[in-house]
Amino acid sequence: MSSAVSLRHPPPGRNAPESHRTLGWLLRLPYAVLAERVYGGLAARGFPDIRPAHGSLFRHIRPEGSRLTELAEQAQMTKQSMAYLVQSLSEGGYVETVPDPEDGRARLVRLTPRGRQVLETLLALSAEAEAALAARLGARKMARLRGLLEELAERLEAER
Amino acid sequence: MSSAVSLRHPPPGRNAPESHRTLGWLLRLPYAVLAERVYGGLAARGFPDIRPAHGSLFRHIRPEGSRLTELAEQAQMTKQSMAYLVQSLSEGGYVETVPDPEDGRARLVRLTPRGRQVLETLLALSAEAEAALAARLGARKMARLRGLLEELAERLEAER
DNA sequence: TATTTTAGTCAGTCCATATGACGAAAAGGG
DNA sequence: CCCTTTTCGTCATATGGACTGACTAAAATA
Repeated sequence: MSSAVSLRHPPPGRNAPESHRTLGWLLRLPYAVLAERVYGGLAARGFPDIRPAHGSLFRHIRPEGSRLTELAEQAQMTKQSMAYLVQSLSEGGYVETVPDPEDGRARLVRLTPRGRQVLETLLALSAEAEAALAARLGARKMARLRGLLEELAERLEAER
Repeated sequence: MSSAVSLRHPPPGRNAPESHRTLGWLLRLPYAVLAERVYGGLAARGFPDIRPAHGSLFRHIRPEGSRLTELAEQAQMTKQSMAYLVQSLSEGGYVETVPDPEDGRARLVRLTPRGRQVLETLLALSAEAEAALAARLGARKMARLRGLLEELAERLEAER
């Protein structure tokens, strides 16, 4: 289960020369560690079919349900790609789709109880993994790091 | 070229709730922005066939050349996967493989002049992209962010 | 009412990973 | 020197996760 985590972008390896320590690499390395822990942890807790790609649904879906198109836009992917994710989650019993009463073309994607369980577990594991990193870096520095990343994220989101 | 980071307007639904701003998400967002700039820039400068996956080769290859197995290990992927990357780069004239004089089974993968040009451009674009982010966050904060990420990377590398 | 836009599906493609099985060369122990 | 084991790389194949293009049906609009 160790390497059950496949990323869209290549996982960082070791020994990158100093000159090659781009910011991108510096961001990706801890991300890979987190993803490994979180999705490995999910597998260990009985959700082996939840993969990193599904995160983009869990991150955005609203409690009342979200439309496919809405989810796709928020995750910044095509609706076809999101439909693929929804289908696999649907087959696993994590989401269900119901007709949207407000629009005959649309369907609402909603978390099932099992799906909500995944979401909770996902958040808990993320917090755990973050704490594990904080143990290496020190709580104070981790707090600073998070704060800076949040600030950067806000700026970047504001531009979209 | 994937528009991983599109310029479209925010969708009707709100962004990820506060509670979903995991560290992983905070790391991935700026990474996506960097990757977009860097690989988009490479395409614009005449290297349209260099994709993010190839980064894991460029980051680790030694000037004298590296063996496939070595590259695979450093990039933490299978040798088959690395062979796939090497082949595509080889077809584009970015690397060449020569027999390893020390080992009849092995072949050395080496950058061609064109490959070295890509490496240089890659590093230059990364620096540019980092500077662009620094423009949003402020140079001082970006320096702190980088410093913290470097420290974290060191700790994480030491464990592997 | 007629036209255009929007929500979602179907079909096909490509890329980047993974496994497993394999031949050939090297290394090492008798 | 052989014999066995390990290592280097390849072939074949599968899968996940993204894409584009063409389409239907429903809604919104002119």
